[in-house]
Amino acid sequence: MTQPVTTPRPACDPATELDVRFRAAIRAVIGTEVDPQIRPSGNAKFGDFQVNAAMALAKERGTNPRALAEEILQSADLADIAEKCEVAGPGFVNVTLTRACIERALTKLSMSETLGVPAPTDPHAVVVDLCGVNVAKQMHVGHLRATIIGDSLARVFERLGRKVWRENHLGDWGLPIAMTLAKLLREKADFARLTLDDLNHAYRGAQRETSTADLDAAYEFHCGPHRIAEFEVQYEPARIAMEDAKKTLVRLQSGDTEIVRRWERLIEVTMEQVYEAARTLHVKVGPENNRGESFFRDRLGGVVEAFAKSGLAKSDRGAMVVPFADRERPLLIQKSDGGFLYATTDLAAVRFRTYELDGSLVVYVVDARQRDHFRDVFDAARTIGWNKTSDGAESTLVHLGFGAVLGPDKKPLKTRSGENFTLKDLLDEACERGTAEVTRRAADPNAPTHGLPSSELAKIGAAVGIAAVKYADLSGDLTKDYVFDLDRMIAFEGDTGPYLQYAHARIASILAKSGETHAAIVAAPFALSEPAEKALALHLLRYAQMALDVGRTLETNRVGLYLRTLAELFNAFYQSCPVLKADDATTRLARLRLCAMTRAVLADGLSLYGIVAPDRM
RNA sequence: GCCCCGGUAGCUCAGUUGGAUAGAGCACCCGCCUUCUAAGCGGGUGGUCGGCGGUUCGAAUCCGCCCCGGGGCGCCA
Repeated sequence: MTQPVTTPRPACDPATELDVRFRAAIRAVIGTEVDPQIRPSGNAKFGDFQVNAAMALAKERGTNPRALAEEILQSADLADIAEKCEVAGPGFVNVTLTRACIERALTKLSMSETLGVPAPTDPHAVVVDLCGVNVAKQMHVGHLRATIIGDSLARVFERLGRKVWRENHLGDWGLPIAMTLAKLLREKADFARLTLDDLNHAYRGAQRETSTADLDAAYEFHCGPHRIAEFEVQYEPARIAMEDAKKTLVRLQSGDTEIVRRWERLIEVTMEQVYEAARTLHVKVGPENNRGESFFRDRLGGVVEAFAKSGLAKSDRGAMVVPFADRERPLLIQKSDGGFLYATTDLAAVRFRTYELDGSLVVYVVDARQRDHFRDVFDAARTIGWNKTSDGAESTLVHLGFGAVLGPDKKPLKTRSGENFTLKDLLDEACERGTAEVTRRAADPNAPTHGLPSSELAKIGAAVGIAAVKYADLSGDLTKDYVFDLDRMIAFEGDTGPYLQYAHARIASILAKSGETHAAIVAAPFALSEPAEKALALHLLRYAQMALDVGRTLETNRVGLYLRTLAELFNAFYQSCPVLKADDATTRLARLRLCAMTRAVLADGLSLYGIVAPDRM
């Protein structure tokens, strides 16, 4: 867990400067270097920033916190940046920055290509395991989370300047796929014209046909021989189907070209829905991200061998297991029949991701129910030393276990008809409702969208609908179960994706109507005369820190929280500060520049969620 | 039985990692469009932060014990 790198700090953020100065002041007073705990003030009446370190330090040293705060403040050199500093309450130091200081920082921010995000100190890659579909299965709403959370994190790390690998660990290998394949072959299916529904149907059919649940139960409960014989006759077709499936699996594993070709076709058909969903969702997942279970098939024997050789695995009841000192149940890496398990594949994947992809951070975006499994896999990987990059740097393995998606009744989501809600159903509905709403509003002759062709309205509608879905999902606590309510998700008022898009569209509209060139706007000096302008500016300056925080904590909801606050502050500014009809030309240009800066940050923040920001809506 | 994750306004959720008077949205009530998009803004009603105890200047946040809900526990993935 120890990251040797010092956390970079955003140069544009005044908090960085305050941190430097108060760190020095504290060192001057107590002789040691500690975190001064600079925080944005919770309440504007206390100033812009607060320094919280004095109280904790006073406790340690058994001195008076207010007196210590006073001492720190006296030795802090703030003349050029603060207009007011004072000790308040039990020992807070409140700092109000000068207008010039904030304007300088803002100017710096507007010239930064990365919106103030510092270059990464860790040269290694970040690997994000996302999506996780299974061949022959429909994408359901759970895949929405695994896909958009993973994509959003990938985008955040790209913004932080890291090399990112999006890994789609498809379930494309093993008996279930062989069963489906065998059934399709028995039914002489036309592989050239297969649809996902055909695959899904075959998959379910194969599951039913090979099910021997009653027979298994009869053995388990030691039913009489007569009863068992009865079941055996009844289940003869299931036995035959299973035998067929196993033969198909052997042919697949041994590389039978005919079978492999058909298997590839199954994957192709399955993945087309993934790519389509990815396009709709503005998620960067394509064929280049496919690295499924089959990719690791030749490495599984090596995994077991490595663990056996190092003495970390032992034989137990005919199977190979990795025992742990602190828990009863071991990790099973090879079945008694010699077959491998998903833990084996996951271990091979860990090794690949740290050593070959050079990931110093590997994030698994997989639902929370697999928490125990990943704990075991990661611990096993650590004990054998596979949590290392190619140059020996330590790699952090994280399972980001997200909560289940529930219906309004708090049970797994269903449609009205009781069928499982597929991802496609959800996205279609979102785009449809978004388009209906945009079209309805465009009917108003005063609407900026009035008169646009319906294709354009549909484009905006889809952006709005998808924004609603993504924002609702990403802006909450990822680890919690979450109640899916389309009516609330596609709402256009309040704390929603469209609320953010709306703020962006308002800014775009102002900039377009100003008649000024981008060059003229960027050349104008900032002038923060109103409180609403200052509040907006201070929040813009925090963007980089927010991005760094998301990289550190993997909490995508911080992006949403930041953007909602930004939009609120912009709306407050919009309400109280006329831009195009400002009192004078200088103020007009200064406000236009503030608008341009806000727009850039808002659009960049939305891009961290993969949300499109239309200029009109 | 063991382990993990939750419990905050009527509903859905935030809460910047221990900070100042616990905040939004929906719903409900009042106000703001001859002025840059009212998908907006301002105000109001609404709280035993599951319960009890502890740690300290300070707890929704940390520690302990309970209550309630969800999930996971060897040859499926």
